[in-house]
Amino acid sequence: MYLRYLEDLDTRGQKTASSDELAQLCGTTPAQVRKDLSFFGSFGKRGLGYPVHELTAHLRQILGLEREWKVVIVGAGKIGAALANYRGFKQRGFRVIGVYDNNPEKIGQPWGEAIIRDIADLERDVQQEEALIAVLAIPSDDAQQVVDSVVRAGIRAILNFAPAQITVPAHVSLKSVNMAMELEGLSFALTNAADNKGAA
Amino acid sequence: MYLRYLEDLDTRGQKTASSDELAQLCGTTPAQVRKDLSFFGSFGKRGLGYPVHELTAHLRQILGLEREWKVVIVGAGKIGAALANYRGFKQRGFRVIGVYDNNPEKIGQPWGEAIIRDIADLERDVQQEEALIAVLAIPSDDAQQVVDSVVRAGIRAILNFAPAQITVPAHVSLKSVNMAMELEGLSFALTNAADNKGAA
DNA sequence: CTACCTTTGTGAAGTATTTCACAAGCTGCT
DNA sequence: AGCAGCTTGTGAAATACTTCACAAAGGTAG
Repeated sequence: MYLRYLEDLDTRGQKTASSDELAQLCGTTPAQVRKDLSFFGSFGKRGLGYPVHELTAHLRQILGLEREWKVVIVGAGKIGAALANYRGFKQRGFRVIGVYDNNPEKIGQPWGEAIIRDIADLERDVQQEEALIAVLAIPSDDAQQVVDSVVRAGIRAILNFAPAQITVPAHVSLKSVNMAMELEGLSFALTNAADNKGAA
Repeated sequence: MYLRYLEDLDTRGQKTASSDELAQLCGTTPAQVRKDLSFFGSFGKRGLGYPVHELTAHLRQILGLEREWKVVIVGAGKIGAALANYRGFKQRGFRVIGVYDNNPEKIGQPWGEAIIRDIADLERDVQQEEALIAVLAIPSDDAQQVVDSVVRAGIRAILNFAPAQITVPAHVSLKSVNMAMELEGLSFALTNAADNKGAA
């Protein structure tokens, strides 16, 4: 989150940013900002604040964004399409090396810059290309099966959009985004609107 | 999360579930499950566990899923399409009353069950229909402007897919999903893979 | 009815996170 | 150089969250 705002400030030419300023942008407190950043090192200058450009570079390095990550997208439905088209990925060093589906009608179709490939080739391609990240945008029923397959092939991180709970070995990182659950969270907030409002 | 698994168990006909069982399903600890649930009341029976069907109903009520929520989707791009087509919403009481876009070529086109409407009508429709939830699937540049508009019209919760930070008044709940940020989190996990693995 | 097994609900203890508060450090001005 | 005004980095305090551990129930078998 800090990185996002720092990049903004950087493109706007701002040279330094205080913890106070970052806190306001990110909706947190100055003390939190300082603690967070100090965990990784001592980047700021007392009296001045944090050097925007340098800190941006530092955070990129910390997040591992200096290198390129090969990504496979599994599922050529609407979500898969949204992801494959999303320019933000390329900008940040996530290169989509393939989009896969099991629908014979879709396989071979050009799609954005890529061609939809047969999911049967997924495991082989991941292994050959040494892709480390997989994005799952497929129906729940197939999710675990695909996970097992790509994990076998050497995938080390999975971003899952299927509304299913999947399990991975300990050496694989998993992040799930469940849209229904997000909406239910809002429903809860609205229903119990007496207390806490406007989260981030 | 508990609700999701309890529904599973319920459809499978399981009558009761222990905190131990729920913990294993959800990837947490029995003590955590008990503490979480006891926050809302005392639902279990000692020696037996939790009555699956009843607890499901309780959680639905707690989350505010007994009623129907009217939802507007703003942005008829790929993400908007994915969301508008997603059956999970209807099943859970989120009724999409309209899909809006500002592209003249899209306006009027039928789309799934709805017709894409002019974003110029958004504010009026929200007010008239008393929709309380808005889902934003639009480019970042327009995000804050649309937010202000729907908030004026009476929206009380926003699910934001635009990779932009937006601000809302205190009485509006906001949840943002940023795909690039999710991937960056995985990049961090992979880069610092020495320590923590396989999150949920 | 009693003995025994199971599992909840919950104070207490243990961790983790957030906030406070202030010395130390940088800049610029006189 | 010395002072004044900011802002960081960080121990200490405060707060929040998680885990432990056990009494209190509910169930079952004999």
